[in-house]
Amino acid sequence: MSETTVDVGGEPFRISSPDKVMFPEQGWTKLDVVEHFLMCVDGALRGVRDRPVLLKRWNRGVGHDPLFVKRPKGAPRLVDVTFPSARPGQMFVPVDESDVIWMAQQNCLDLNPWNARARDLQHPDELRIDLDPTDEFDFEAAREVAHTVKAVLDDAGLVGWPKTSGNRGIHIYVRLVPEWDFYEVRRAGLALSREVERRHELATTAWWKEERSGVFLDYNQNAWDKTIASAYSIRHTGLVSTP
DNA sequence: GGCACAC
DNA sequence: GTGTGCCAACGCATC
DNA sequence: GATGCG
Ligand SMILES: [Mn+2]
Ligand SMILES: [Mn+2]
Repeated sequence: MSETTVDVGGEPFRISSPDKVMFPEQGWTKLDVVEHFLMCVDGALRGVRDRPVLLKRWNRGVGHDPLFVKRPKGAPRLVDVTFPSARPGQMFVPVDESDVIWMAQQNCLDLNPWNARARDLQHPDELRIDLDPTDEFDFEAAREVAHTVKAVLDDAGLVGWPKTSGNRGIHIYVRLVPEWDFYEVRRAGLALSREVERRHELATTAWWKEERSGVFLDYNQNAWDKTIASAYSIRHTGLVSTP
């Protein structure tokens, strides 16, 4: 079949190449991906709603490099944004269920939203703590460091909301009043990360892989025009980012 | 994948 | 209606 | 500007 239609909130939605194999190892197709997002569309939308998204299009499946698209001409919803480079552009900003399915139609597996919303694109409403185990470490190491993150957040009177990344790591999000700019939020992430580094043997903020061993606290993901895979994203492993 | 533009 | 060519990322660290 | 990293 070169084309089919799925029901999204009572409306038909066209899906091209539904039989295209996206995950050769598991045999999962594009239609399987669409059905995943239909199944958890409320949660997936919660993660991307009103946020500019970087489209990461796995057009040839997970065995090949994805195509990154920041300015998708012809998206159902486009919002004017300014990039750090000062180049203007229009990014896709999902607002409803069909917008999530549109990303699946574009061969997106992991959804990559900004940490700021359209109503105030200069002030993030999420501080994101990205825990990346180095090659010799696994999820269990990330889980241990996450406990230290919780201790530091508790001391600061902040609340962290954790999820698996879908790879080997963990993401912890802190809701913010959109009152600080990207630089300030990133510096807060750095300060928090340094404190975690002091308290936990495995935690590191070293940028160079050679100088890293344990769990990398990737605070730079809080920069302007940087993104992290949101909840219910499917990663190239086939695992799903799960709150 | 989608669009503009032949043909 | 079908075929073809073309387009679609970038921030931060470091040297 | 180029390379490493995400
Ligand atoms: Mn990560
Ligand atoms: Mn990372």
